[in-house]
Parts: sequence; structure tokens; C-alpha cells
Amino acid sequence: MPGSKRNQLEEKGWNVGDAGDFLGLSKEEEALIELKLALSREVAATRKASGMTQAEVASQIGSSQSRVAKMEGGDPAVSFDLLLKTLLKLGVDKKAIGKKIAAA
Amino acid sequence: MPGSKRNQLEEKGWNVGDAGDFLGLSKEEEALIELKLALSREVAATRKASGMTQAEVASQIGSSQSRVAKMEGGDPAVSFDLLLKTLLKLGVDKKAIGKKIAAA
DNA sequence: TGAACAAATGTCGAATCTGACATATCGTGA
DNA sequence: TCACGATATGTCAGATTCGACATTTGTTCA
Repeated sequence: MPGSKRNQLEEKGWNVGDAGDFLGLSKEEEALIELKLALSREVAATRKASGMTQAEVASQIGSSQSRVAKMEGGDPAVSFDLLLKTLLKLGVDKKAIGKKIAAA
Repeated sequence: MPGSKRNQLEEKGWNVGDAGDFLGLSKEEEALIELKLALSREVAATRKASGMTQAEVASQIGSSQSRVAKMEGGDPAVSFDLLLKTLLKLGVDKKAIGKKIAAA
């Protein structure tokens, strides 16, 4: 992983490996982050395609605008549970979610 | 959803809809549970295929035997985050996970 | 410019999930 | 039957994530 990408992730708050590990993420850590970011992008893309604001999505899923912003921004303190719950409520079906994950 | 299936889920601790909602889960609630159960089964299947015990898996992923049992048993108080982290550490790749989700 | 709306960021107490541990139950070979 | 290894269940304090709210940072348009 290039240092530039690493820095982008660390700036976002991702805990990239143990302290002192300057050589990169383990394969699984990297895959987990990629998966989460893929779902984040899917939330943003789905919302924009439907013409809704973050506040409207928040109301639809029973959450708040700030949390939707964190979801879309790839905040590490957002769970897969919340991302999946959100996508399903926005009408994205399991098949589409699975494809995104497989391709991430 | 047949009452028998509902009861099975409720016995496992799933909060199946609001109190007084006897007509079934919303599509999204149902999909979310199906997704989680699909990953639960995948953890169990992967472990068994590799011939490991739950305690060995627990040690490999930095958790405990009881939590692995809960994962495999489909305990609702197990997060997608933990299930996905576990599958990746067991060597299941994103593509395989995505396929399971798409087919769930 | 500056109002007005959308999105991003930071914080907080409450709710949820965690690993760990104790214990119970199951399966199976002696 | 009994012992023993594997799995299931229950509980708890600590960690993580939650929705909510306040505030800041764009962006657009009159």
C-alpha cells in the first residue's frame, strides 16, 4: 500500500495496523476497510440517485443527518450493521449488496 | 412468514418487529436477519471444513470460544463487523462473502 | 455580499457489543 | 455408566457505536 493512501486513511481516523507497523495492513485489515468503504460509497450513490438529502435519509432510517454524513464519509466508527441496515431501507437488495462486496 | 419460523427466531432472542406486530417482519428486517444467519452458517461451515474447534478459531481471531459459539448459533447480539472480521481471518475472501450475501 | 440550504465535524450520555469467565449440555469412546 | 473433549448458555464490566445536538464549512443564488 502506497504511503499516500495510508495517510489518507489515517487522517480519516482509521487505525492502520499496530504502532510501529509501517509496512502496511494485513490482507484482512485491508479487505475489511475496503468492504466498509464500498458500502459507504453505495449509501452515498443510492441517496444521490434518489435525490434525497442526508437529513431525509436520516429520517427514513431513524437516525440523524450527522450519522448519515459519517456513513458516507467512511468514518471508521460506523458499523457494518448500520451500513447494511441503511442500504436495505433505501431499497438496495441483498443481491446488489453482495455484488458490491464481491467486487470491492 | 409462518408463525413457526417466527417463533424459532424469537426463541433465539431476535426482536421480531414492534410489540403488537403479529403480521410479520418488514422486508428489510427479514433481509437483515437472513444476511446475518447466512454469515453465521458460513463461519460454522468454514471452521468445520478446516477441522478446527471453536476454541482454536477463537484463538486465531483474538476472541473466546463462547463468542464463536454465539456467532455460529446466530445470536442476534453478534455484529456483522465481528462476523466479517472472522470470515476474512479464516481466509474467506471478499468475493466468496459477496456471493453468500447475494444468495442469502 | 449574505441569506439559505446541504453536508461535514465534534461531542456526549445512552444503548449495544465485546472478550472473558463460569457453568451446563452434548457426543462418544472406554 | 463414566470421563472427557467440544459446544452451548448466561452473565458482567469495559469498550464501542448509537442518535442527538451544536457548530462549522461549503455551495448556490438573488
